[in-house]
Amino acid sequence: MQAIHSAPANNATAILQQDILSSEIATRKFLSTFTVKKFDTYFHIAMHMTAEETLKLHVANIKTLTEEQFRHFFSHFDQLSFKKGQAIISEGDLVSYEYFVLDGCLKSFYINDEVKMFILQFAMPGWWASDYNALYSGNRATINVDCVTNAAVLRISNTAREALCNEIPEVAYFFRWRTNKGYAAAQKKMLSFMNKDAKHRYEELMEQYPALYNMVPKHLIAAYLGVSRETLSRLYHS
Amino acid sequence: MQAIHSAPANNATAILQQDILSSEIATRKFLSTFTVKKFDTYFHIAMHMTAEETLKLHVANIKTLTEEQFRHFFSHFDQLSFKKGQAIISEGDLVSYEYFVLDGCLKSFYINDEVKMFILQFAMPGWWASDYNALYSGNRATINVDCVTNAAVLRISNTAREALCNEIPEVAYFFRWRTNKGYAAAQKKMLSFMNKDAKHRYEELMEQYPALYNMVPKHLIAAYLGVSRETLSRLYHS
DNA sequence: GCAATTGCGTGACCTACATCACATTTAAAA
DNA sequence: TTTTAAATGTGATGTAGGTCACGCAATTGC
Repeated sequence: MQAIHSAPANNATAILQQDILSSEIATRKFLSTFTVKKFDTYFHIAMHMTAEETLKLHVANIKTLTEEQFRHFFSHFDQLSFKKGQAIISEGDLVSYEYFVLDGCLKSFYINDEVKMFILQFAMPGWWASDYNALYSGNRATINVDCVTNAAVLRISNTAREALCNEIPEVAYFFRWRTNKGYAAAQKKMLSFMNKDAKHRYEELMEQYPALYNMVPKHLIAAYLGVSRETLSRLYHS
Repeated sequence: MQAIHSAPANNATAILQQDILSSEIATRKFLSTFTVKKFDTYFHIAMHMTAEETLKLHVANIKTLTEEQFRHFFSHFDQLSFKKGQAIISEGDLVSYEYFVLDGCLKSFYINDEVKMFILQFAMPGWWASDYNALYSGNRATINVDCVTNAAVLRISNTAREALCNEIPEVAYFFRWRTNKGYAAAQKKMLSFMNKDAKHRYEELMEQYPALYNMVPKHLIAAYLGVSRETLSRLYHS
């Protein structure tokens, strides 16, 4: 029986590897379980927090909101579930929402003319995903977002977010901070790309997200690293 | 006599190629002139707008501020001039400011262990530059910003910006928008990197910033494109 | 003006990674 | 369970672009 790598400890919404009593399930407003099949063994992975608790914890890491402010903030989100492989944003769409991942894994990616896929980002629990260019400018989407695994997300519309930012400066700060983090991450990935060879990028990724190794097919990891699947295969078999 | 490529027409702060009467100079609160030496000929490049006018135009493209709001906003900026080659942010610094380019060209870059330089961004008039990760998180700078040419900039401190964002939702919107644009640009550069070979990236850059060809040494362009200067040289001699 | 530095071009050679081709293993569908 | 499709491993071979080495041109400093 092979262990699944656990999520990094610093992840506020770390996925817990244990079964849950059904009575406990019943007490939760939100609870998503999905199963990972691995060598004929099923692992039940469950979140022990409601969506509200998860988002609250996430926001609290960045900015303190009053109980009232948070409740108002939270009331602008919808909760959705998606199946593995389901598309959330497709090239050419008008984009009105951004998505906060509660559970599972999304990917944002681009498909070029030769139908080759490039993954910009995996979105794990506690991360946000959208086509931010399309969302902000009103242009049609140029990148896609879909589900690598079954996923539970919260979504908020662009207009709701803008309204909230105008009402509550703390919320405005939160989103400014969040976008800034995204920018910094994009820059870091850029440097890693210019600077390091595929092997180093692979090791970097596995260090940051050991869970990915078992969670997503290798050809997706290759598409994230910007190498062919063959090269990736050779990388970790040597 | 060789012409200098002019800045793209959609650039709100396009550099004008003409001399200015000294009487006209005297009437301006801000006027920077610098000279580009090229085949023994000097071109005088001057901006016909004050710093205030330049920033106002820039902001107006994104969000309308009242006259009063803008004056308050502008009062939080300092104007500075730098010489070609001067450092603005160095690795290890604590970063408290971000910079709006009025005139000239900055670069933000990273130096790796083998003392190889990677340019993340050229900042032309109308663009912003800083180490945003360091600025926002309070960490020490990991990237550098310096002057490719003599430059005139406006700078605003992190605390002043935060205060303004809390006071004026329109200003908060402006900065949210701006960071978002930066993020989208970083993502676009990333895709261009994963997707296209050096030749295409070079052509893309020259299309977007024809002025760069004469403005900055080729090895800097190479460092931006992520290729060796030898490869870049071979690219446009074939 | 001359010296010193920095920038640029070009050949020879090397390497990381892509591509194609095919076998095999694993998971999904029926 | 059987069938089909998707994911993975591995060899052979091609190529974009790196590195080293050198010479010349253009700027900068004194």
